[in-house]
Amino acid sequence: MSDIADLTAKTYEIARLIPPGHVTTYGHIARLAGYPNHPRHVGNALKALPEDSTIPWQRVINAKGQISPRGDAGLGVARQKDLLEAEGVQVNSVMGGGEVVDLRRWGWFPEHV
DNA sequence: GAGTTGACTAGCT
DNA sequence: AAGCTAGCCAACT
Repeated sequence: MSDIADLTAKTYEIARLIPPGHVTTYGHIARLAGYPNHPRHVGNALKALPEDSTIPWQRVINAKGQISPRGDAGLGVARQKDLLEAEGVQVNSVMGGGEVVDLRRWGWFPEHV
C-alpha cells in the first residue's frame, strides 16, 4: 500500500469529521493525516469524488479561506457556496467571481484527530 | 521516461 | 497590504 493511497483514505476519513457549519484547509488535512507536504494531493483526492458522494468535500477550502476554482467557469464553486450557506456558513463574494470564508470565524483546526 | 500541471503554502518583496 | 517566487510531489501527457 503506497503512502499516497493512505493519504487519500485519510483525507476522506478526516473530511467526514468536519462538523457541519465549519470549514478547514487542504494543508491542515494533510497535516492531520501525517503528510504535511502533500496538500495538493488532498485537493486531487477530493476532486476525484463523485457528485453524489457522502463526503463533505465542500468544507475543505484553501489556506486563504477561498473556494479554489477548477477551470469550470465557477460552476463547482457556486455549488460549493450553496452547500456551505445551507449549513449556515457565511460565504462572501469577491470582485472577479471569487468566494471567500472567514477562517477566524468558521475555521475548524483541531491539533489531532 | 522526461516534462508539465495543479481543488496548495509559506515566505519574501 | 497585496503580489510574486520558490518549494513541494503525485498524476497526467
